[in-house]
Amino acid sequence: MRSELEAAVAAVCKDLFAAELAVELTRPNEQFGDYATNVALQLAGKLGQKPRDIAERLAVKLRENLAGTVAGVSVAGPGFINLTLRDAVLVRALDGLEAPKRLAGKTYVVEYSDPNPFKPLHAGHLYTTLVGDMIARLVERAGAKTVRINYGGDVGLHVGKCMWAIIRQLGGELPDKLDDIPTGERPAWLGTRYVEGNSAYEDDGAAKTAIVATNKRVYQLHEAGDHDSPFAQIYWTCRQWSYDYFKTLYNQLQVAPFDRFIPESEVTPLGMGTVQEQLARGVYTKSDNAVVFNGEPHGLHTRVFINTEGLPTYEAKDVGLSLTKWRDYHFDRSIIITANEQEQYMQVVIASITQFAPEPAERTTHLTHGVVKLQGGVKMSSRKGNVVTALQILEAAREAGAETGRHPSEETILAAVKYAFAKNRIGGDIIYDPKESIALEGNSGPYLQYAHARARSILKKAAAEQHHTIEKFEASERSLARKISEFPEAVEKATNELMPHHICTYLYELAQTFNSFYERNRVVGSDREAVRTALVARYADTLRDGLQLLGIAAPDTM
RNA sequence: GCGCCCGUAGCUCAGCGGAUUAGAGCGUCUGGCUUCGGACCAGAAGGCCGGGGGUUCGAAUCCCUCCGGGCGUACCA
Repeated sequence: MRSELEAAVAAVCKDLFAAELAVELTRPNEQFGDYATNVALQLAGKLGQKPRDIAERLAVKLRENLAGTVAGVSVAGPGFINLTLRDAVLVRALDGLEAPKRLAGKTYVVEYSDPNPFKPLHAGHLYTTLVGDMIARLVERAGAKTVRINYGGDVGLHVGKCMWAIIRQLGGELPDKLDDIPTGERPAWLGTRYVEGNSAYEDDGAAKTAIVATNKRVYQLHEAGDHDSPFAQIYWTCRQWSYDYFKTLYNQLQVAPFDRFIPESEVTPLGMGTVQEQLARGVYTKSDNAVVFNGEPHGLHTRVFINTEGLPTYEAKDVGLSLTKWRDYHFDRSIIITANEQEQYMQVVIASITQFAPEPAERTTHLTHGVVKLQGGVKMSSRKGNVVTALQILEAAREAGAETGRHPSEETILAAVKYAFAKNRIGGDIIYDPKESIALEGNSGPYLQYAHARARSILKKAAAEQHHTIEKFEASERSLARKISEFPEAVEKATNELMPHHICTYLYELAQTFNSFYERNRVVGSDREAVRTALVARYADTLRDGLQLLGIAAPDTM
């Protein structure tokens, strides 16, 4: 509907003023109309005429050309043109609430979550897991072939720390002893080892040396393809524990499964090889015995890609990762979601890739988010400062749920956390308030779930949905209809910007519009039951559809 | 020091070039409702949109500057 109207307005501009404009209709306040355009203001400057005069002339022509679809065209304020749809046209819009598949035929690679094996997940991982899932759903909905990628560090210093502590705990390189640890306790056991390794690294010089050596052994193990030595057995077993645990967690979170887990070790050779190759061609340079990319000419920092030990840093691995994605998927767009502390880091990596593989570099979008904090703070893990873990967030939501006395279901707990993360624009810090998130009143996931369940309950009581031929809406019916009809636009906006919060804003407004309608209109048993039942059904479907884009369940009862 | 991001009601946030009154939620205050699941609805109070300058017919929205905060700034990721 919208794009048809935009085309019509553009055509009139061309007819009357020979002006080629990209017309974008906006949604004005309801009192003004259904759509608005400011083309007259834009034209005023070019033509040197009064905007209102231009608007009036355009309006006359629009009334003529759009007589079938538009009930009214008005000029307002400094020169806005407002269009009001015919009710019958609005009704038709409700039958086609699918957003256009603008990404059909495209391939989108979306990388998010990115937890490191051997390390506990923190709140930031939970955030990208959930929000990344939403973004993937959005582009998938728009028709893109969507590849969900999970990248994680199975090599690197943190692994060295953990491996060192594991071996110490086992009393030597004794892989068989790992069998004694019960399956359910393995993630926590590994977590404890990581903390121990981390402390030792910081506090104990001898341990630090040993950990660095252990780290190196992990790299060598990969180079040699070693799966048999006791050291290797421990490594591969514990790595598998981590991946098993991730999958369990994702399952619990009810996010779409990842298409591919890419461990750092897998992309390291390609990254190393590429950096060395491009070192020869002068893209990278040697400095203080390390291989660096000189970012200064690009207004960026200089960063190390291969360190003086000859080991690849994360930069080189990321080069390997980018090229792996490009080689395997030939993506139209590659989206990466990480914490914002990596923003400039990523710019350096991408700038370097631009020098020898411009296509994948240009097609990469890096989205970053801030720190996830708990409202009121948490008892901090003594050692590491202010890091909140993923489990702490989930636990806080459950506790807040229990405190309400309502015994919210797991679906509702998840809705609370997901919606709380989703409702803010991606970028800034997130202050997670468990109480607010679980509340049934206010802008929360559970509120929308409840709104949906209530609508379903009405429909159960109503006569079967009848086919309606509406000539005229009553005012509050029309408001609801109009709001429902905005759904595809909200989805498109969220998709274009890769910002799921637009879905939240829309759904919440939709629920408010509905509640207002519901307050003053009887549905079941009214003489307009057919019309209203149809509206309630569309409303409930739209809510469920929108929540689904956020990965939030919409049960019929709760 | 330099670079990037942020600063909107008491709190958490939308809005990011347009409409007399800058919007929500929570909190506060008034009303309504034994309701098709009132956990809602109607309304009030509360903001020189960090300060100052500029561009524009029009700026919370763009540019400059200052103040305040976060992050980054070579071998962590």
